[in-house]
Amino acid sequence: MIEAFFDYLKNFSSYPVSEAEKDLLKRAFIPSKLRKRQYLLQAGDQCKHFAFIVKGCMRQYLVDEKGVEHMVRLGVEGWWMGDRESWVKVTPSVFNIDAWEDCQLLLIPRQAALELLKKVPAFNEMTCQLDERNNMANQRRLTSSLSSNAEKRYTEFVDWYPELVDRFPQHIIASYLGITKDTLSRVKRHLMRK
Amino acid sequence: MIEAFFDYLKNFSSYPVSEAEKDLLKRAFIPSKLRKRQYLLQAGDQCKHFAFIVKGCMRQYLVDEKGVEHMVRLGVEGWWMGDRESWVKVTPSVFNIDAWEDCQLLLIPRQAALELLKKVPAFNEMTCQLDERNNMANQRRLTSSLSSNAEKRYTEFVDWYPELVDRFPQHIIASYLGITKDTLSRVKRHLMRK
DNA sequence: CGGGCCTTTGACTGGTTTCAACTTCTGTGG
DNA sequence: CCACAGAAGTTGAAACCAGTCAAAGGCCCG
Repeated sequence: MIEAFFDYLKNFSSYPVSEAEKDLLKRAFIPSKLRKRQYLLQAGDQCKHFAFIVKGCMRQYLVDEKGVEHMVRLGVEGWWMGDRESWVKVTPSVFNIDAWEDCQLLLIPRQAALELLKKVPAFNEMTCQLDERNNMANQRRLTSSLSSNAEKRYTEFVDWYPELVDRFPQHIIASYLGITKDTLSRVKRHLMRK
Repeated sequence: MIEAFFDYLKNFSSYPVSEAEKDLLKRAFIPSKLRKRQYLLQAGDQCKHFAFIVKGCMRQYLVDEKGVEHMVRLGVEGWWMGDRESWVKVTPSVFNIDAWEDCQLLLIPRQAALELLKKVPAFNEMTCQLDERNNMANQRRLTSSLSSNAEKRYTEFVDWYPELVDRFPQHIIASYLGITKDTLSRVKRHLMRK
């Protein structure tokens, strides 16, 4: 299972990964499974692990005062899930993260990650690059949500993340886009007619 | 002028900064001034420098097909301005960055920054922390823009960035929040009545 | 004093939400 | 194998929030 992660690491890093380093990585990660609807993180808890998704898909969301869920992030194979803010600042998270399909995960505990950052250059580089990507993705999404209407946001989403479109039901994607399922349904009908 | 940056660096980094390192930093940064309304970066150009604001305030914004400006980021003393995506990927930027007040800046060219990352641990640590902060701030803003209405977004903005409120006119802040100046004016009136 | 820039306000418009009803689909247990 | 409940998607009508446009007034500065 860890092999999936080694493959992934290769794509991110210019540093070669020695056998000794692979061994370190292998021992740091905790292989784990999550059934559909099970939590990786619940609001109020601290984010103690980041999860690399080997198989399955997950969602990170916020529940507001009215009990409505707002999708903050969606992830599939080869993506990371976790709440950075809670992780970095060691504070309770405001988000929930759960499995949308049955999942195979590689969990990395906070302490282990901090050590890997120092000891494995490739891991360090990967982390920095992920941060950067994350920043850019958030930037784009923010720009989109501030300056585009529902239809444009949806078509942008399909362009950027085709791999997510068929993995989640429409009401989840609608929530991710900041619109209601009803509106998304109408938007899709409108696009069909073209 | 560089002293302002040394002070700043102290707050971010657990590493001490030697005199030799200070010397490296001093030579890497280019002190610079910008008059109100002058550009640091124009859409279509590549972001070749990041700017540390010693004095003044700046804005980063996108101009859409209709010619409307959308504020993406605002900054005052002690903040960094630049387009990460253009900087990292060495591609033309879609954003404009200009001075809203007369500014004193410390510019760091891309190449110099890459070297400092390797040679000055404190600088490296600062960069990572800034990335993290940036991530978290974007996350919060995104969450806010997806799940809150105009009034709540404004009150959150005032809570999070009191230092920005009096530095920019209302139509700029409105744009930053993704609403129009008219709506912001009405929101403020409504809040006054409470 | 005049011109820019900014804010406020009203009337109107329009995109989105809300709510509820109805349909389809799927998985589960009898 | 069917019945049924739960989850998901569609659709229409009404309500609402925010955008648009235009006019008017305040303020600062040359």
